[in-house]
Amino acid sequence: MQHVSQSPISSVSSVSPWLNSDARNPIRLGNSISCSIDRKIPINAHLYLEGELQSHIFLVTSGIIGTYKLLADGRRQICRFAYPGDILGVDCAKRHLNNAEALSDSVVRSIPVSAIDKLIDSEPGFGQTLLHITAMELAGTREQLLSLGRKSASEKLATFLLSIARRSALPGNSEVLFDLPMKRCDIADYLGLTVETVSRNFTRLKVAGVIELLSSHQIKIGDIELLKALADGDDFLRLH
Amino acid sequence: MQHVSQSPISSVSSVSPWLNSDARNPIRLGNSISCSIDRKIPINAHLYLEGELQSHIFLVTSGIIGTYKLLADGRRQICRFAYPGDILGVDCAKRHLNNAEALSDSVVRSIPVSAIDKLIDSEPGFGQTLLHITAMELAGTREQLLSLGRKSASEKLATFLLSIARRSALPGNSEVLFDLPMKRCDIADYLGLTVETVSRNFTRLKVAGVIELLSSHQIKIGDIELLKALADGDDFLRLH
DNA sequence: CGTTCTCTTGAGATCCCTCAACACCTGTGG
DNA sequence: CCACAGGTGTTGAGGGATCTCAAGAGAACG
Repeated sequence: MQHVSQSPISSVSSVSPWLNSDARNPIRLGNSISCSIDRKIPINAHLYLEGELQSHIFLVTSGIIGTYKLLADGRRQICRFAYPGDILGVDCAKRHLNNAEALSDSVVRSIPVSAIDKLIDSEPGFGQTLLHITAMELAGTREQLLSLGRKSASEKLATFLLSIARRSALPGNSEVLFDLPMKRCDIADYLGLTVETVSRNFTRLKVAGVIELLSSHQIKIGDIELLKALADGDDFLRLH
Repeated sequence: MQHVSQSPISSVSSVSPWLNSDARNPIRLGNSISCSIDRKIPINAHLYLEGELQSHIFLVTSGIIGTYKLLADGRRQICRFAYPGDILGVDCAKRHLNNAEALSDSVVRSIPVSAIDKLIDSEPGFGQTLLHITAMELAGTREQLLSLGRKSASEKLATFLLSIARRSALPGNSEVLFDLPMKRCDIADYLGLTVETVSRNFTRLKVAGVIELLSSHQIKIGDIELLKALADGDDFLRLH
């Protein structure tokens, strides 16, 4: 591993429109589309499989959709947990390059790619919004690279819990109390671990008082500062 | 880990323009820009650092640029090796979310983001090209997630060598003979391994006859089918 | 109240990491 | 021409984090 060794080339510039295109509320994207259809996806059903022609883009309305890739022998890597408000399938390839499966009973709005084409041409700023959504997803995926490549199991789990807390805090409980809708094996396949290791690290966080498990799928953060320290790899705070 | 359990929702659609926007030759993007500047970046110099305001987009002209993220204690994850023709910095955030460093003496064309804005407005199809570039990078990053999360050290190295071979085959040698411009520690930080493990697995591939090391930075693939099998995790072919 | 799925816990094995030494290469200077 | 130093790459020995295999506890559901 290496460290920063030389000062960079840089200069300040004015704020750029495409850097800040309005993608704060992606739901808007769905609402502006006339030919969209809401569709119920029961748990374990697939939205699409790798290799299929890409016909729609999906906006998650409720539930959780997982996108994942498989190796020949069945090893699975979950790339992303898509929550309500998230967009799936802006992949710019004729065929899907991964699989998408409902990890809980879900509803998605499916938008034909032909409609996307029309919107790009007709609605100014729409293309920028798509670009922004895609770039944000790329940033999140890079964050996950760091987790998978360089963090220990407990650091991975702490990082994961914080990201889920941020996205799914129950109203009035400000990121401290939240649901964990996916199964342990899904978490394991997201973090590049086994179910057993995930479970053991939940227990470690619990006995250390960092989190409480109200049930196995409902979490209350006991010490969020400690959790953040663990996620960032401040090892001197490591649990024993 | 889980397997596909239910048939997906899908339908065939006609080919969509934005799915296939012309990004085959991204160099075109650079040439069409009037206010771009070529800049030499010596090895170990940084193009930008995490947290800096994003002022330019970069097109790599020669050399190799690595983008990476760091943890507080110095652990490093390289996200990408950018080769000539590759675009850096379409991140859609005011500030850079990672670092970019020249891993060999390099030349980049830097394009102010203000120019990008103008091009998006003025040149039809430019926005789609940017979207396509970003989506392709996302697809590659997901592929790397699979590698980092679910592949063994030897599978990771085989996968990496194949991807580099595809991109940098010397003319007339069709992907079998190629240079490996980055250092072993860069490969390690890209694959989520240590230098020692990378080196050991180079040796394993060498003694098994899968590759030849003409020098430590010049590779000749001896058995590309075996290398592909190793990369995909066909474990029954595993080296002993 | 069984059945099945999920989650947890334990014991042993294994892959990869850590620490250490050495080999190789390049440039510098004597 | 050789000595030396620093960066890089390879190899070895031992340890530890995570995996594998196995069993049992808990939860959901008919």
